[in-house]
Amino acid sequence: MQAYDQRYEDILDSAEALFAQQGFHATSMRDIARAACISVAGLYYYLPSKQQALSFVCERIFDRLEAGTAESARLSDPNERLAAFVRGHLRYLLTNNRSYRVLLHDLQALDRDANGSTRARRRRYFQSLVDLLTALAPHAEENARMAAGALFGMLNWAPTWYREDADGDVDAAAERLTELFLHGFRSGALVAQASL
Amino acid sequence: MQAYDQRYEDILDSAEALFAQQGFHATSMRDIARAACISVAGLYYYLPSKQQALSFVCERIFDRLEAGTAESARLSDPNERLAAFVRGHLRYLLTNNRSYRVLLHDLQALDRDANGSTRARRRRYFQSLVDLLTALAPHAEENARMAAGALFGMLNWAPTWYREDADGDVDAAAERLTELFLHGFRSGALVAQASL
DNA sequence: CGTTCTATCGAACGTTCATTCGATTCGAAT
DNA sequence: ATTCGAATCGAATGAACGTTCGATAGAACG
Repeated sequence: MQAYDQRYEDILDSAEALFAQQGFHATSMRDIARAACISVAGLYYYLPSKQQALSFVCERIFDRLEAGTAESARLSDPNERLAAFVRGHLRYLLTNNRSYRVLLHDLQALDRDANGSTRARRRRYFQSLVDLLTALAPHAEENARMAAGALFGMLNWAPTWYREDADGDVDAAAERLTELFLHGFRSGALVAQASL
Repeated sequence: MQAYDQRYEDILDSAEALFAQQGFHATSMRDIARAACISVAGLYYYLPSKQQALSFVCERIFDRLEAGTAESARLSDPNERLAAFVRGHLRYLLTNNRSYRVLLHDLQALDRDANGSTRARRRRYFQSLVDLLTALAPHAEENARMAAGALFGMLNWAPTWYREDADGDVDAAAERLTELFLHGFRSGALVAQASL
């Protein structure tokens, strides 16, 4: 059923945009219905509940995020892999409106059970960066987790300050942030401190 | 009126804890009343509205955050100033339960007018780090904003991965993150890329 | 003792919420 | 021509929401 799928995606688009703008709890099913040009009852033909809507929206966002960083895994040089990962991650955050906010702010609003799958996915995504950093600096095993946290922080915070006019296009910003991180990471700051 | 003030602070404590745990929109006035051991009507003797409660809570959090980083301004050496700022900021984020979440997630839920004052305060706080970094590397003027964004990201993200058993105490983590950032910043990664 | 003021409450108000029900339209299949 | 299922809707349901009202208890004060 092609029409059904199209409508379904449109509805998730509307929900995603509203969750991103106002947050999950501040968005009502009536808001979503209005944005998707459907009645409230009609909405329930496509979505079993508001919780499930959030769950579906989160999965979709993760799909796109992972698709954007998948290129990284195909590279062999660790430095290039990191650069590609940062680029893919940052591209998603700084385009696609502000839908990343759903993951960052509203994931905790998921029920504990529905949460499980998505939270595992988040952990896996985080771990992929930890592994990447471990490959980059094998001596830094124990510190890769902290470094990955620091790098994700740098990236996930970017939407709050990034302005294209002042900071250049997204890929340029990604390259600068990669360099900033790599100089600190390579210098072994984390390792040196850890051994004290 | 001493009893009044004490009760008032208790109520804001309860509201702050609930906002931090569940988010502003997921917290009801009934939740706050229950946590503060007062009736819902009694709550309105102390708070004019839920919006104002959020506003008061945000101001209080900013007060504490600024008090924790105020030491930094009294130092003269730029490196020590940065270290003190990072330490103060991180101390607040990683203790005080998770009340920082209110600023990070719920500030946008403030009305536009009430928002004004608090948002200005946020900008001032951000700018104080930009100034600090400019003093640290005078050649980097234009990049201080980006560097400040990157550093704030590293710090604000820390609560998501920090574990005392694996990462040492808060001051040690602050020192390691400062080093990580400084090595990247001093190496001029941002400046070099900017001139391309 | 009577009055006023502070702090508190139960009960209600009107609104909005997520969700459900029964009915209807309409193209496709029998 | 009749049946059927997919897609849609208006209207309702009960619960929860933020907020207000009128009353009350007791301390403070004249």
